[in-house]
Order: sequence, then structure tokens, then C-alpha cells
Amino acid sequence: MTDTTQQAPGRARRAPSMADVAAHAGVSSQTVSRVANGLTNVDDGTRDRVLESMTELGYRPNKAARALRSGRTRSIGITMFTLSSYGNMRTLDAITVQAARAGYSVTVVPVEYPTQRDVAVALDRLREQDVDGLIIVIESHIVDGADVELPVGLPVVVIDSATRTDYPVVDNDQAQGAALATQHLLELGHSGVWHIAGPRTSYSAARREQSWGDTLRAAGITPPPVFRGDWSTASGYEIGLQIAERPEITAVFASNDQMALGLLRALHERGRAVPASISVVGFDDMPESDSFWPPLTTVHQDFDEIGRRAITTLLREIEEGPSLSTQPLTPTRLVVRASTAPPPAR
Amino acid sequence: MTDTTQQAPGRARRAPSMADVAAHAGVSSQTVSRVANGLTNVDDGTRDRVLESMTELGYRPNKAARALRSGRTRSIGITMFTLSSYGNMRTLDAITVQAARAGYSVTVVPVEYPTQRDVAVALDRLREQDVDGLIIVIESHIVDGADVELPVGLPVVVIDSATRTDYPVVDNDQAQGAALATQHLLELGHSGVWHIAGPRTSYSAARREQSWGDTLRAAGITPPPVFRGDWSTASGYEIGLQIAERPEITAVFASNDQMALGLLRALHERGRAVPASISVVGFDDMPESDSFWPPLTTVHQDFDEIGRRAITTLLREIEEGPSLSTQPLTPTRLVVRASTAPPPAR
DNA sequence: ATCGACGATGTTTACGTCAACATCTGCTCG
DNA sequence: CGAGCAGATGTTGACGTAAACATCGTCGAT
Repeated sequence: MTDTTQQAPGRARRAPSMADVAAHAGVSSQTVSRVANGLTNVDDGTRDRVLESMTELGYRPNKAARALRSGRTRSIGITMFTLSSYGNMRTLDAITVQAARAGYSVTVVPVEYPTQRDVAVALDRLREQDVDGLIIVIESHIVDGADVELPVGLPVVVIDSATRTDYPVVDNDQAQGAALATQHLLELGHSGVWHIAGPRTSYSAARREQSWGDTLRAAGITPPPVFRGDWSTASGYEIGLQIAERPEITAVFASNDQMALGLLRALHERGRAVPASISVVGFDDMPESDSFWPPLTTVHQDFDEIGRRAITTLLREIEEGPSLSTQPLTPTRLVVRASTAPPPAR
Repeated sequence: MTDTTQQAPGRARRAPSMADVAAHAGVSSQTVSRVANGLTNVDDGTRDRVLESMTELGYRPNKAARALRSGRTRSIGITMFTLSSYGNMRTLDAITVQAARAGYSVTVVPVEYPTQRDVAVALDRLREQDVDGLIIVIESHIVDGADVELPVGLPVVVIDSATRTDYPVVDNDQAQGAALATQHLLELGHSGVWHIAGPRTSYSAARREQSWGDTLRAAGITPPPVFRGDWSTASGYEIGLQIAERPEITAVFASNDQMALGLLRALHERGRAVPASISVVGFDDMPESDSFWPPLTTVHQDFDEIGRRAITTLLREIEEGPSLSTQPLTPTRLVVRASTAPPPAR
């Protein structure tokens, strides 16, 4: 029978405020504030009494009031295209976990279509949320567009992007990964490596493609024309049907695991044995990849690390002001499984 | 030179408030408020002048102040286990998109480990966010636990859960899907259907398992003991190695696509042809499933629809108060591909 | 013993918005 | 031609918190 507040019909009762706790504990609300914020200059006895009252009344600090007063919300915003890509999802997962550990909450605003307008709308929405910082997981060429106005004075970290130099960028080292994949195939003795690239809109795809070409050229090989997919298994499959007909192709580096999977399917259907007749390397290392048939050799990206570093960097910016420290890219590593082998003897 | 505010060094200048706009437009801040909220009792000329000032100063309403004043934040919270399951991810994606369309933002709080303590912490955190409503995507037996105190008076929608009847539940019809899968195998002529179940902690897994058994019994068949996995491809693979050794098993219904994939791999390795020697059906219909080898027959779940209905239901609760309308489950459908066939002739 | 410093606690006020109420203008109607 | 009314606009205060400042008591140094 400690509850003396009124319960409006069908409505939540008003949450207890600092004033309620203060009255209950017989102190001023400022003392409650001090306890709530863990300041040290409070007598132990008083503190205990306040804490007890808090528990009894079920007090929770009101975030809106706190935000209004302090201008800080302890929440960060993140905007990205469809969550339905393996990398984005893993990154988001890592970010929410890390943010929670640091006491921040995460507001997600999706961008439905990769247009400047939609991105602008998303950023606008985020700005209204009064977030303390922003993580943007969007291709830079769209973010850079004229219609997109980045929030002024708001800490920002960019993932999977590049050209803007005024924000810290956190990302996997796409170039290093692609080089790893290409090099692996060359070392197995393949005289050429074909490439299934990602869509033109993707900066990651461009970097992998560039690095694949560079690696070949460094080995004295002229890169063949790329096949271009759109990340989907379906596009990998379509391209795979073409590749299957060309016996001179003995090694393919696909820009993600899903396209590699589509490729594997096409090769199965057309009777090209993997890896006996043709080797395949992917990129991402999805948890499913080790159960593809054959288990896929691929480049592992550490998305947990990306999320961790994005949060670390952003929180440092929020708490210590803008810094211009350049972030090193996170290295990837090659996971060799059963889809690669030396080229068939001729 | 309209900017008279001071720029603190290295800090964002204070965002313009209604008072700033009011001063600029030569009206009272209340009039600005009326314009901002689209009230009609404002002179057209005045309105235009205010809107112009807003644009010029780059005014955005302060969400914290608005929330403090009105008690509504136009944001909803969602908590779920690891985002890294296909279903959770797709659901979250759909929810963020739908929420954005309705003008709500979404705060995601992850639950790192499926313990009551972690769930309680997550809900606590969400309550502090002053969200207007909550979507919980967590197994009900944990939510129901004694340590978990659900927010009082806050609209809640539950996904992938069950036993509590005091909140609306939105979900796919797991039972119907499992029946579809089992029935399909029986109709192909298999005399028994084995099952790779999901973990005991999962309510979805339990429902699929139950329905599989019921369907067999309805056909006069005693269900064999289940194999129990943990949703991962690795567990499917381990179980698959056992199944491969038992020629009497000619039909397997796996509780998700990933375990089905692991199973396929084990069967390949042990030389059991799919579907000639053994048929496999999955559950989920991941976008990759049509490129498994062979392309996987599976049960398609409509996660977009789940997200849509979760938001619709929650917003109705928020805006019109609690309703006790029972939600029909969303039907699933069987997608027949190449991993199922009649049993081998003996 | 006295003064000052410091620690604990209380009081006041501002953050930005919006509901409620107050005021003012111009116009209609008898 | 004045009372009354409607619509436009202004003023005040409250939401819950925390910074800034004020007050009070205690204890140590001289």
C-alpha cells in the first residue's frame, strides 16, 4: 500500500519524478539528482535513503527532461540501406551491442531506396531525434550529393564509404581482401582470375574490383573484362551460366558469397566440377559459406570489429570533440576451404 | 549576416528554438508553435512569414522538449536477441521501414544473452527511453520469468512468443507451415518423416515440432525421435552425419534453412543423393535457399507482413488505447524446389 | 577560541514546447 | 451605433532535470 498516485482509467499512471522521490526521502530534488548521477558529494546515509525511495517508487530518470536540460541524449543514430545484407546486419548488430555497453541507445532509420532524396529525408529525421552522433552506412557518392545536407556540428562516423575526408571512416580493408583472394588463386597456378563484381553504386565493390585488377597486373597479367552482378545469388547464377560455357575460365573471384553461391549452382547444373575444373573464391564469409557445396573459400570480414571501432570513434568524438585521427582499415583474412584447387591439367 | 548566435570553439552552435524563429519573424513563440503544429487559426500572411523564418534559420523542432511537454515521443522500442538470424533481421527491417512511414523512429536494444537478467536490463533501458510502445521479439518463457518486469501501461506487441495472453501477438503460422512441409513429404510417398528441431528455448521451434508430430499421427504414423539442433549450419551438419548412415531415413524436415544446408553438406559428403536417396525440406526460405545444391524445398515466411502488422497493431494501441483483438497468424506457404522427390524404389 | 575552508544540502532558474487562458482587433447584427 | 462574438495573437506556467548559486554546519589551523 505504498502507492498513493492515482491511476487514470485506461492510462498509464504518471511516472514518478525526482520531486516525488525527494518528497518520499525527505530531501531536495537536487540531492536526488546528485544521487541519480552518481556524484560523490552526498552523505552515505542520505544516498541510501534516496536509493531506497527510488526503488520503492520505481523511479526512472526521464530521458526527455534530461536531454532538454543537458542537450545530450545519450543516443546515437544510424542510417543504412536495407538491413537485409549480411554485412549491414552484422555491423548493426555489433553497433547496438557496443553502444548498449557504453550506455547509449541506437535509433535506426532505414533508407528505403538509394536516392539522394531518401537519404536526405533519413538524415533529417535523425537530426530531429536529437541524437548525439551519427553513423552513416551509405555509399559516399550518394551522401556527397547536392541534395544531402549533412548535419552541422554533429559527430559523424562513416562506414562503407570513402571520398569525404572530413569524417572518420571505419571499414574493412576491401583492397587487401581482394588481393588476398586473387593472390591465392594465382599461387595455386591459375593463369588468369576472372571477377564477378558488385554493382557500380557500391564503393566496396569498386575497391575490390580495383584491387583484383591491380593484383593481376602486378603479376604481369592483363585483367579480363569483369562480369557485373548486383550482390544477389540470382545475378551470380546468371553470370555462372555464361562462365560455365567457357572452359578457359578456371578461377573466379566473386565480390560476395551470395554471388559465389549462385555461381556454384550454375556450375553444378552445367557439370563444371568445383574445384577440379574451376576454382571459386567469395567475399564476406557468411556463416553459411562453410556448408556450401563445396565449402567456399572466401575472405573473412570482421564486422564485429567494425561495429566496435565505429562506436569507439564516435564516442570519442562526442565526448572529446572532433579529432582528425585517421582510422586504419580493419584487415580481412582468407579462409581457405574446398572450392579452390590448382587448375586442371590440360 | 543573419547569424548572430555565437559559435563556441569546436562545438555545434545552439540549434534555433521557437523563440529564435519568433523573434526573427516578429511574432510570439506560441504562434510559431501553432504554425509548426499545423493549426489553422493563424493568418496566412503570418504563417508565411513564420515558415520563411524557419527555413532561413534552419529551425527543427526539439524533440526532447516536445516529449517532455506532451509525454509522447513518437518513437518505439524494439528488443530482440542477436540480430544475426535471418528472421529477426528481416522483421527488424520491415519494422523500421513501416515505422518510418508512420512517422515513428525505432530504437533497438539488443539482448546479448537469452537470460532473464539481460532481458530485464534491456526492457529497463527501453523504458528510460520514453518510447511510446514496445515490440518484443523474445521467447515468451524468458519474458514471463519472475525477474522480468514488463512496463506497466505501455503498449506492447509480442513477436515469436506466445503464452502471455495480455499482449497482442503477431507471428507466422508455424504450425501450418510445419504441417505443409510434413504433408508434402508424405504425399510424395515417404512412409516416415524425420525432424531436425530447433533449440528447446525457442517457441517457434516447439510449435513446428509439435505440428510435425501431429501431422504424422494424423496420417497414422508414429513420429520418430527428433534430432535437436541449435539453428546453426554446424548443428545441421553434425546431425546430418548421423542421418547419412541410416538408409531407412528418406525424408527430413529441418526446422530452418540453415540446418537444412548443413544437412545437405553432410549428405553430399557421405554420398547420399538428394533427392534421389533422401528428401529435405527447410523452413524460412532465405534468399540463398534457391541456390543451395540442390535448390531447397522450404516453407516461406512473410517477414515483411509480420513487421507491417506489428507496427499497425502497436500504433493502434498507442493511439486508441489497449485493444484485445486477437491477431490471426500470418500464413506461410510451401516453396517446392529440387530437394524433394518420391522415396527411392527399394 | 576564532576564522576560514570545505562538504552536504537546499533554492532558483533555464532548457524548448505547448496547453490554457488573456487580450486585442474587426465585424455582424439588432 | 454599440454589444457581442469570432478569430488572431500574446502571456503565463508547467513538464523533469541539472547547473549555478546560496546556505548551513563542522572541523582544523592558528
